[in-house]
Amino acid sequence: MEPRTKSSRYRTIHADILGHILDGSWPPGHHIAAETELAVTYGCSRMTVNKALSQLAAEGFIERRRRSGSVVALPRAQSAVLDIQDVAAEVAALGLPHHYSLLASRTRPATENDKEHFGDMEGDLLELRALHLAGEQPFCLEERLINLTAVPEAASTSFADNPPGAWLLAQVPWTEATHDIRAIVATGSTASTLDLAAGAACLEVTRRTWNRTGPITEVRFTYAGTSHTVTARFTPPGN
Amino acid sequence: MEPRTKSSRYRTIHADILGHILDGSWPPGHHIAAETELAVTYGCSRMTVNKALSQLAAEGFIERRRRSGSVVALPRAQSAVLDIQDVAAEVAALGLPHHYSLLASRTRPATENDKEHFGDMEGDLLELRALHLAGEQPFCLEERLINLTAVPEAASTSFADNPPGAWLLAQVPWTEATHDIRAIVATGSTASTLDLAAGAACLEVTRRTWNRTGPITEVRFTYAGTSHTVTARFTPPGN
DNA sequence: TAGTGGTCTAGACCACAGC
DNA sequence: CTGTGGTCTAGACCACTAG
Repeated sequence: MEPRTKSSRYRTIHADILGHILDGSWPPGHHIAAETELAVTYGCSRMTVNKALSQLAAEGFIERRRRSGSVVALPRAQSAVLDIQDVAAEVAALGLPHHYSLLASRTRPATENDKEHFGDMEGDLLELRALHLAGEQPFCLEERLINLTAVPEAASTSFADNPPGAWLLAQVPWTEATHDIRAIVATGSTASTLDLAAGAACLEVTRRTWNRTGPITEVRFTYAGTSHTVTARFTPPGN
Repeated sequence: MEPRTKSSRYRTIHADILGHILDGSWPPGHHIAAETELAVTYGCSRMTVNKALSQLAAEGFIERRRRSGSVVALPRAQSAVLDIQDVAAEVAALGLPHHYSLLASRTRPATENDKEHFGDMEGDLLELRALHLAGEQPFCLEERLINLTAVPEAASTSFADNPPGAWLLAQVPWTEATHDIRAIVATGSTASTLDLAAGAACLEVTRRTWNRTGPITEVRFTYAGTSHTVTARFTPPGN
């Protein structure tokens, strides 16, 4: 059981102070010694102490102010990193074969409704509707809009055999994204496509991504039934 | 419209390189000049360049290797920060008054089932069931387990008037957390408590938090109906 | 005004990994 | 072996702000 954490002075100082914060012996508001003082305590230069404290500040564990010094921060907000996997990877994690089927594809101009939730834009959108299967069962319905102004290559690409998600990611890096997760009641074509009774509960995940130039894509995943779970985790920084 | 970003040499270098990555002129795999070279280019010391590149590496935009140098990383995984707000804050954001009502409270030993999903532990659990209302309408059912070994003060605290969430956060800092989000079908007492018809779709968020000493609390929020949305965002680091 | 963090320097030695 | 990043030093000046 070798400690995989690399040894270095600033990591030692970082872990030492973080330990005091996390075990409660330094409660929120606790005043931390000045950099110069810690440099003497740890027998190192001020820059080394600064690196450790700057990292703690970036991670939200302490707050630093000139003149008044560093104090332990209030408990951070409940936050966690949400990992949105590729649908194919999600199916693979279940140990089932993944199948993909394009249901519909068309080009149309952006409507006012699109612009409202997706951002201001000009030009046409590519609208896709596709089904992901896990084994023989419908797993997830994918409804996607692609901004053809931002990704003109999409107009001449066939998504009949490959899902657009991975292709898009490689094509256009995004700089901003939002996700909305909610429960919905499946009705009409959504229910029938997913092989569900009308009125069944489903999990819906909507992701919108932007570039510096504007919207790239909006995709809505509707997971069949109540078995699918989105997970998010928080783990402390590796010291 | 003053730029709020502070000026410094390492921030300039960071923003400069990040700009090339995000606008696509430096695609994944692109080789970045060595620190010593960049130091000459920007007319600064190597340490300053190192700070900029280390930050880019920590943010996942580049990968750094000894001898072979720094290259632009493959597009990062689809990840975003999930902000789980306090229920009271969520209700307040709707512009409605928040009411809280404790429905049940009891102490019981941990079962095998608890240990399976919550982590190994000894001793008793405090089991709470409470309802949050937005205005006059049921908003969210909170079902919580508190590890009394980790938080013995909870045994002598009344949660009749105040939700346990904020109290716990102030009481015991957590170091690890997981969240599971899924759609469920409300049945039985859950449906009746939330004033829903049996079979209605709901969003269920389960959060489990741990200390260094073991489990702290597990809480399941069941949001009434399909109107509630959990959101997650990704925004690039402020340069 | 003085104490603190923010940044920068011009070196240095080491660890690691291609060659 | 050698080029690269990882870390560290012993200073320095500046910006900000609490007293």
